[in-house]
Amino acid sequence: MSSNAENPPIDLGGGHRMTPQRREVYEVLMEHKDHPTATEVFMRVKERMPTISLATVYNCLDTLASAGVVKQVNVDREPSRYCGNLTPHAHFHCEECGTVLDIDLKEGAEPAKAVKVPRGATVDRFEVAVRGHCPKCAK
Amino acid sequence: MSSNAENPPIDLGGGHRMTPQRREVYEVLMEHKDHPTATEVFMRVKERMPTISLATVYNCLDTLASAGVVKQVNVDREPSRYCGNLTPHAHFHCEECGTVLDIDLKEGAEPAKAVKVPRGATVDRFEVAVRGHCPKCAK
DNA sequence: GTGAATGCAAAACCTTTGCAACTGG
DNA sequence: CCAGTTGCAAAGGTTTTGCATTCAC
Repeated sequence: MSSNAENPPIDLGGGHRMTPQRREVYEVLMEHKDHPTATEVFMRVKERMPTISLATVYNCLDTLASAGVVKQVNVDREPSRYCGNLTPHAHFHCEECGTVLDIDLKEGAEPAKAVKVPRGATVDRFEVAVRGHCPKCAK
Repeated sequence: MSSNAENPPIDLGGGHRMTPQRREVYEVLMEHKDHPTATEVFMRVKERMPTISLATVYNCLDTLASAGVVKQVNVDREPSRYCGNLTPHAHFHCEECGTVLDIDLKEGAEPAKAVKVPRGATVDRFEVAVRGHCPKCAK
């Protein structure tokens, strides 16, 4: 048996191996619904795997993101954040507390149709970001 | 006479002064329709004002952006870019050559209505970014 | 005159990289 | 077995900061 409910098989492709470190990083992203930074992931993983290094966390996150099993979320110049939510969605960024929330696209919303893409250009992906104050901070 | 066609008055607000450095940085952003990075602005300004420092360019760009007369454009983890186009628009980023192009929003497009903003949250601004290959690179 | 801005260098910061030791398939 | 991965430390690149000097208003 090469996997179970706790250790599901994850195909990283490209000859990449599923190491304990990568599995832990992945697990942390699945457990936490927030959008942790690499350092936050590092601290969390370190509790269970004290020998892991920050560089390895960066490498794991990069591998997982390249494999398409997690997403990297960039907010301005702040440290990159990572999430395991692969469904199409936008991000809300609170300018006061820094929290990043997933926000769904409304049914039928077609971001691609809202902009005049240059003639001849090809589109790979869209990103919609909203800045403001989250419910907690808006009070 | 405190200004002319070449040196238009620009109110930076907040007791900020219009220095020659800030004026040059601003002029460069208005002349170039592309989206230069701080280093590119630095090199361009340096031709006319050889004593300016990179730190000052960063400070000027920050002041101008805070005053709302230019906009900072962030593309993933790449160096920040700056533009003088203040009209509402989105950005197209070429994944091959790195170029950033302004793209207009289609008439009647309401990005704010395409997402389900969390109840109780306030919205300050929207950002729409498109990744892909520009007309030149797509060929 | 005076508080703000410049220029320089050094620091801060996030992230990547080089490399020897190790390990998953 | 052996290419791929780890962990450490050191480097990398962008942006910020401390401070004395200079300047705009």
